[in-house]
Formats: sequence, structure tokens, C-alpha cells
Amino acid sequence: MRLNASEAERIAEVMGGLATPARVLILARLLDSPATVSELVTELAMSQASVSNHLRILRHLNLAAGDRQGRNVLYRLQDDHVRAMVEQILNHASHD
Amino acid sequence: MRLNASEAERIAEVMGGLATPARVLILARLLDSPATVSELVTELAMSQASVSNHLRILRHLNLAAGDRQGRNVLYRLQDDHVRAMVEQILNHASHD
DNA sequence: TATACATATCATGATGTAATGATGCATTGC
DNA sequence: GCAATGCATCATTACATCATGATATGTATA
Repeated sequence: MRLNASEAERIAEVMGGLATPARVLILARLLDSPATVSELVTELAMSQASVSNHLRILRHLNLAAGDRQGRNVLYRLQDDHVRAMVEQILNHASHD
Repeated sequence: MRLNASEAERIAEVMGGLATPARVLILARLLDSPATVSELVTELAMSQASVSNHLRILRHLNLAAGDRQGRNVLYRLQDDHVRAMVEQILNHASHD
């Protein structure tokens, strides 16, 4: 599994998406089920601007995706591969 | 898999260890086999200070460990659980 | 012990990122 | 259309992190 510089850079970017407690909480919450922005705001006790900024980052890293439903936007994990990775990472914490 | 704030903080710290290309390259290299600091310096074309600083960070995060062998220090991944996590993360890149 | 080699740490400057408050945009209901 | 709701974006400030060059520590060899 040898990496070149640009692959390493891409991985580092994605991992940067998990390098802040706010986004870890968001991803862990989305592991359970999709959630709207306001649900995340109340459940995680974060400001609306902060949640929205973090969701934008997760979107751009292809870790999360949002689907508008009326006034709300329902966010979810991007795909099963992201799900597996997030699960593995959260699992790491419990073995540590 | 619900997280509290301090668990999220811990995970974010560990992921910060993978959030820089230099450390991704180091961990990917150590996935193959252990390596001394000078081997990492030459193989990855990084400065000695930089490699040593990054290794200190990886050590403190319990991602890597170093064993002195004479003048050299041989670095390796901390354990099989770290190995599994790093493999999963590198695997993510190829499916992306 | 003196020297060279391998690694670690330190101080600094430059860059990046997070939180916050304010504002803008989109959608629904009146 | 107008107001209200839900979300996104912007600008600012504060803080953290990286790379680098210099220096210190530990280890082997002469």
C-alpha cells in the first residue's frame, strides 16, 4: 500500500474532516439516522452557523450529503463506505 | 454508537494525527515494515526535524511506537488495531 | 575521552482553521 | 406578495499547527 504525495494529501484532507470534535459528533449522530440541520443544532447543542459550516466541510469531503425536504435539509452519511470508515474510527476509540 | 463530548474530542485528536500528508505517508510506510528515522527521512524526502516532530505526535497519539536499537530508533505502528484503522482509511482513498 | 552519528527538542515565522454574529437565500403558509 | 422558518454564507477574531534552522541529547567508535 505505497502512496504518492497527492494520494497522501487527499487522505489527509479527508481525515481533517474528522479532526474536530464537532464533526465527529455530527458524523456519529448521522451513523444512527439522517437528521436535519435544526435537529443537529438542538441535539448537539451547537450554533446554527457552526453546524452549517461543518456540514459544508463534510459535504465537500464527500463524507456527508444533504437532501432538501421542504424547508429542511436532511443530512446523511455519503455512502456505505463512509459508514464503514466512521464505524472503524469510532471503534478505535473504545479500544484505546 | 452515541458519543459524549470528551470521547469526540479524543477521536478528533487521533484523527488530527492523520490530517497531514507527512504523517499519512509515515503511517503508510510503517504499514509495510518498521523503519528508522533516517530511513523515513530518505525514503519520504523530508527533513530530519520534520520527521522527528511528526513521529513525536504519532507516539503521543499511540499510533506509532519507537524502539531504540543502538544509535537508531526503529519505529513501527503501535498495534494491530492501529494497523486495521490505517488500512481502512487508506482503503477509503482508493474507493473515492 | 573525543568525535561522529542518529535522534529529539526548541524558537520562530507563516499559514490555516474554528467560533461567532450578521446577513443573505430558499421555501412554505398566510 | 409578505412574513416566518430553515439553512447557507460572509467577515472578523482568536487560536492552533506546520516547516525550518539551530541546538541539545543519547549512543557508538576510535
